Amino acid sequence: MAMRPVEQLCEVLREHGLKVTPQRRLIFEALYDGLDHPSADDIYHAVKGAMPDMSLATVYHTINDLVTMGELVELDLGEGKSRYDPLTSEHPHLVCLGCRKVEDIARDLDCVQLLPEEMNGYQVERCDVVFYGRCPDCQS
Amino acid sequence: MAMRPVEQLCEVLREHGLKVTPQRRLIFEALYDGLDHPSADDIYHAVKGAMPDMSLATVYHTINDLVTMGELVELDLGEGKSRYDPLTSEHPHLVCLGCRKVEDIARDLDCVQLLPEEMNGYQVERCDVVFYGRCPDCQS
DNA sequence: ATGGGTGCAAAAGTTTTGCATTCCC
DNA sequence: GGGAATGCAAAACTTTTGCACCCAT
Repeated sequence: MAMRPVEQLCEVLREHGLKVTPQRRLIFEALYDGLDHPSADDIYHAVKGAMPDMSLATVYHTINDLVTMGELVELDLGEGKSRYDPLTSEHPHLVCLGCRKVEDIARDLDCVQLLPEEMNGYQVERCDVVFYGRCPDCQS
Repeated sequence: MAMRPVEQLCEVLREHGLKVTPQRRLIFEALYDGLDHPSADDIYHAVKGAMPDMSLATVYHTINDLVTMGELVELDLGEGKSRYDPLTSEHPHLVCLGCRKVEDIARDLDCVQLLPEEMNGYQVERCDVVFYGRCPDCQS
């Protein structure tokens, strides 16, 4: 049986010489339980109930560490703030322009590939694909 | 012979009942001359030389109007600020993770398409595709 | 003349940072 | 014990907004 995601993240922290604190555990749980592509503030509020002293700065520190370690993906969906996705394998997103809900598309868009002559000598590392539209509830 | 881009934009302003001011003309010229996928602040500084009293608020007002009218595309490239592209037809971008230079890829990625069963009932309006990598100068 | 535009300053919102205290290892 | 993490507050940044004055139509 696989290790729970929260324990996996704790393990990654230790491997990087970082410490496992109750705050970080709570943030990990929030990321994997109940929150859907949350912003930093979403995570903060979700965790605040269980630990009222939690600081927003701690949330930012923790998610920035996770992003640096490759355990969390930062999404920039044109909202003036970042949202975060614990599903780190490259996949497209579908965003509702009405309610701002975000769906993961579970497919490799491997047809999305630059031709050699389009790359201008760049070494391409990754590709973000975001579809924007209206979900069934937001089609007026 | 085609109308100059700046004059085209002035015409669009008039069609929408908006006024053509020297400030807006300068901003239009900056968008089409010399600036490459600029941020609001980039535009502000480029225009400041010719018109020292120019306000950053005017830049924001103008580019927001252009975006609303569909004459300018707002790009969110994970920098904590928006950049703008006067090339409004849908096309991918290639961003250097080192120097943050942005290249337009002149191709329709029409293979980037959701399957009906992936759309969850959404009406899809558009798709943003951004490649991230390192340009020749930034490969260490 | 009139309604929109401009410039300035303040405000709002997100993210980062400095620092003293706390706590994991 | 030591070095990192936390919480708080302040700061940094981008973007928006309120308002008095100005200007394109």
